[in-house]
Amino acid sequence: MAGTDQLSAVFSALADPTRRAILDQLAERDATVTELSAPLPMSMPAVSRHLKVLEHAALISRTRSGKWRTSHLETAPLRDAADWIDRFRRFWDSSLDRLDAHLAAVQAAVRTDTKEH
Amino acid sequence: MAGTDQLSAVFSALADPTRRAILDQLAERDATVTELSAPLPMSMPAVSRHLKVLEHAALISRTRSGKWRTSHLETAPLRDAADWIDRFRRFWDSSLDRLDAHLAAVQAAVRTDTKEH
DNA sequence: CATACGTTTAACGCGTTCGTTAAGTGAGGG
DNA sequence: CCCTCACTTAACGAACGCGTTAAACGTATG
Repeated sequence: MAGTDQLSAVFSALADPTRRAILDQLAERDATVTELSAPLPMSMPAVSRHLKVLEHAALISRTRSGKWRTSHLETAPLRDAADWIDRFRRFWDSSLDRLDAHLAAVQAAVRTDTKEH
Repeated sequence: MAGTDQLSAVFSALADPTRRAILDQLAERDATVTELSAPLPMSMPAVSRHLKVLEHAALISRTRSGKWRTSHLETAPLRDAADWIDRFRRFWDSSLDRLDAHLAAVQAAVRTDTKEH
């Protein structure tokens, strides 16, 4: 577990449909474990472990408020994953000529935007 | 193994650094198993199995030419993965106002481009 | 303070993954 | 023909992933 890089952890986390469903749900609003468990066809401990995996991949953060633990979507790892895949975009982006430079500029802009904190 | 959906297979395949390295190499040119094995710190059977995983995820296709088997990058699954992640793009695209419409247009353009086949 | 609630941790089982080495296949070359 | 080259398959072992149920934990609430 020690030698696993961040990107691998992210893709590995995304490989499970249950975890993708959880991220979809968190995209709408923050939620407690019970709320996240409700639509899922498995026990709460199972969901709890999925959340642990997502947290380890930094795809979510969690805060305890009283007796509830609310999960919050963190998008930085998703951006990393998208960035990795984007290196192949030229293969299916046939209109590359007019878009490539622009996408690069976009990425750069976003990068500088998100990094000021 | 039977119930695994396509997107899960793709993310699962991408979760391994070795397989990502193979895809990187294939992005430059098609290659034989020996060529792909050369830079990798493992035996050829191990690489062969990684290729099998990538083929199963439809990330590569393979053809046998005489005694060589050349692997070729297939980008459709990468596009699917990128599309899935893109649903979260609005969360980190902070400069959304000036870029969102543009990216949407870009995506639409790409979509129509790639779909004419 | 005892009890319930929300959640996590522990223990277990099972199937899969990832590496190894050794043996098998199949197309060319001497 | 036989041997070699390129690659795959088989067999094995250690580690991991994903689910279960049962027990523990921590924070309200009666």
